Amino acid sequence: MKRQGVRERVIETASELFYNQGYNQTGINQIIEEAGVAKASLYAHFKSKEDIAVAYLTERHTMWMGKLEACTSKSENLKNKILGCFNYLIEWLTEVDFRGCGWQNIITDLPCGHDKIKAQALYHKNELRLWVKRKLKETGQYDENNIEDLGDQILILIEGAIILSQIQKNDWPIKSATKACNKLLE
Amino acid sequence: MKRQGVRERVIETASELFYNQGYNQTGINQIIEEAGVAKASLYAHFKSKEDIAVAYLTERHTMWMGKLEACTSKSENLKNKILGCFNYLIEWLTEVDFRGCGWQNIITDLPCGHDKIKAQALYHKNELRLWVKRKLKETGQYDENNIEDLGDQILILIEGAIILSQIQKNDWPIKSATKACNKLLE
DNA sequence: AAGAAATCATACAGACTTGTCTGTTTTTAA
DNA sequence: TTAAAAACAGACAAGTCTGTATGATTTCTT
Repeated sequence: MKRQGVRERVIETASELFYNQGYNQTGINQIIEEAGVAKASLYAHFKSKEDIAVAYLTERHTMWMGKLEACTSKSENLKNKILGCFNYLIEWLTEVDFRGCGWQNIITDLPCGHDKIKAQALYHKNELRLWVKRKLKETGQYDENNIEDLGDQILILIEGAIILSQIQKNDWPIKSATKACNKLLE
Repeated sequence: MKRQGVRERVIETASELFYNQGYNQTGINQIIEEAGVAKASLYAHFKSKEDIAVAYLTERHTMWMGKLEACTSKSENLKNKILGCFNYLIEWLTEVDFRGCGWQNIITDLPCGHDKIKAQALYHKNELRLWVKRKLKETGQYDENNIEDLGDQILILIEGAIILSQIQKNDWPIKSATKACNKLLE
């Protein structure tokens, strides 16, 4: 079995480190050491640390959205699918010990510049926003205007639940958000 | 007129820098330069950079809660006082160019340790949580159980509005949160 | 099997970081 | 006015960081 390529090993290692100890707290030297890659090889594939972060966020986006879809598609009831995304939050965030959202975390204490990273965070949240609204539409229970408003409000509940559970190191904010969402959907 | 003391100058300068460019991005050397203070003097008053951050967050908490109280006390209607806290968010966050919440920002990409900083963030959010519930109680319109649930849900809307407006660099999430809060209060 | 491409280890540049220490100057208090 | 306390400037330690350069070694392709 062929060993993974440099690019794959770097992204995999960097993902783990960026998410678990933070972008600023993770140095290139730690990445190359744990990935078992020479520094020159790393810089042959990525032109900067920011580029590695962009690759990390891009890959994470695909995985994250995939898991969300998988987790919510279990429910038969359409309305429950939307509420199901809070179940996903509980599953996910409990497992990672309430380490919070990779996109939120990386942009809040970022040096100036790093615009590509900020763009990735914006992209991810916009995709999630569209996902929520698409699900709302599929229920067929809400009209156009309502979907726009409701979707935005649910997105805010999601974001608030993530950051607050991170600060509190507890899942009660996610459960509260679920209740709030339930009320908004009535 | 007597010049401000070392401690005051350091906190004032550090507050500005920590909030506007981030904790990790602000070095001790920049603080002493802009505060016009000798390094030895700084370390006579603060035993570490973390200690400066704790002082910054403590002072910020007092100011922030004071402004919130001032901004919401304008409304005669009790229910509007609660909604008024979203007006405060718009005023505040627009002015700082959607730089987000100082407490959220400092904890999301923090090196290991720094427990005093994390404790400050938790303290601040818990105080805000209590503030919301106190206001709900003052309206006399909700019973005990409802106040607990409602208060937590409103806190989540607040947190979500802050972080999302930071990512979007726009005030629509705050306006959406206001609408959601209005619905929850019905 | 031979040449090309990729990857390796490692040294280095140049800048940054927090915190300590020395010794001088200013301010305060008796 | 004089003695003590505080603040000053700045060098220094010991480490961090990103990114580049060099030359040896391995892997791939033809």
